[in-house]
Amino acid sequence: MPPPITLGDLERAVMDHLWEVSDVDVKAVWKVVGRRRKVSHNTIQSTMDRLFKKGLLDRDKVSHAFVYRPSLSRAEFRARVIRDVAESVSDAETEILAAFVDVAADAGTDTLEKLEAMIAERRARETQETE
Amino acid sequence: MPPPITLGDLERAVMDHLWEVSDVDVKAVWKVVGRRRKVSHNTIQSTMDRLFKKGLLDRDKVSHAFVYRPSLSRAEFRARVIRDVAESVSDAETEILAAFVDVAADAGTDTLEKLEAMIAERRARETQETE
DNA sequence: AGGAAAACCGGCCGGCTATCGGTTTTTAGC
DNA sequence: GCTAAAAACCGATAGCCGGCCGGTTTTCCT
Repeated sequence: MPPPITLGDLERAVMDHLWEVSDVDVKAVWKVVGRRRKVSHNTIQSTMDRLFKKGLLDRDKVSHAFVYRPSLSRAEFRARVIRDVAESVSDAETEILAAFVDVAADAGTDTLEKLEAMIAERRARETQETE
Repeated sequence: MPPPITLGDLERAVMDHLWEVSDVDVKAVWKVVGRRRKVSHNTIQSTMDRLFKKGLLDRDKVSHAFVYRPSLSRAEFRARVIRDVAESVSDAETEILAAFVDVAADAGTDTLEKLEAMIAERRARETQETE
């Protein structure tokens, strides 16, 4: 349903920074990302606002300024992006899983084994938690 | 490296149609997709040209007109799109695989089991073929 | 050769990101 | 309370796509 999330270059850089430091205001982000990329304080501000409107950043007003933090962890974000695009490309679960298997298999047999091992590990953990 | 493949609405509709019928020219696609969506012959033409330039369609000139066909099967396309976006979001194989596991796990334990089963099946087949 | 059919070219619109300058709002300090 | 600074907010422009199409050129068949 929702259009797949996409990020522009600057948006991506800002998210990367936020995942590093979290809980910062525009000025603090600008000092690092803005200066590195030579863009104005305002550019960072509107980028972060867009990110906020996309639901990727949360924020609270602390006196003057908003303090921002990612609404999703890096791992959650990755999963979300992949899930969105997977659903945009098929609404059949089996097909999506098949695509995952294809991608892993294309990367090599070892990769497929690795995926299998990661699933086994995850399932073991889940079983344990449920008991 | 290459930007993730993305398709607009019409592009998607055209690809879907091509995967159904394959080996058709613009006019034939227009008769189905164009009329359904009430767009001109030219719109279908430029859309298919864009798809060709994106490498998603192949074509051969048969007398007057180009005859188009998908360069990738649906399944290959799905895998490619997912791989592209996965790589855009992480360059670490482990993280990508972890994201796959997360997506499957979020969809339910049964889904994770299904994925596991599909991998087992694939590995069985591969082993067999290699022998 | 001439006409029809198709490809190709260029252009417009709307949506999105990047970029910023200017204006309004907010707040802290006097 | 009033004011100055800081930050948010409000357009506005530019560039890139995809969707959309009219007009021009190329191609091929008779």
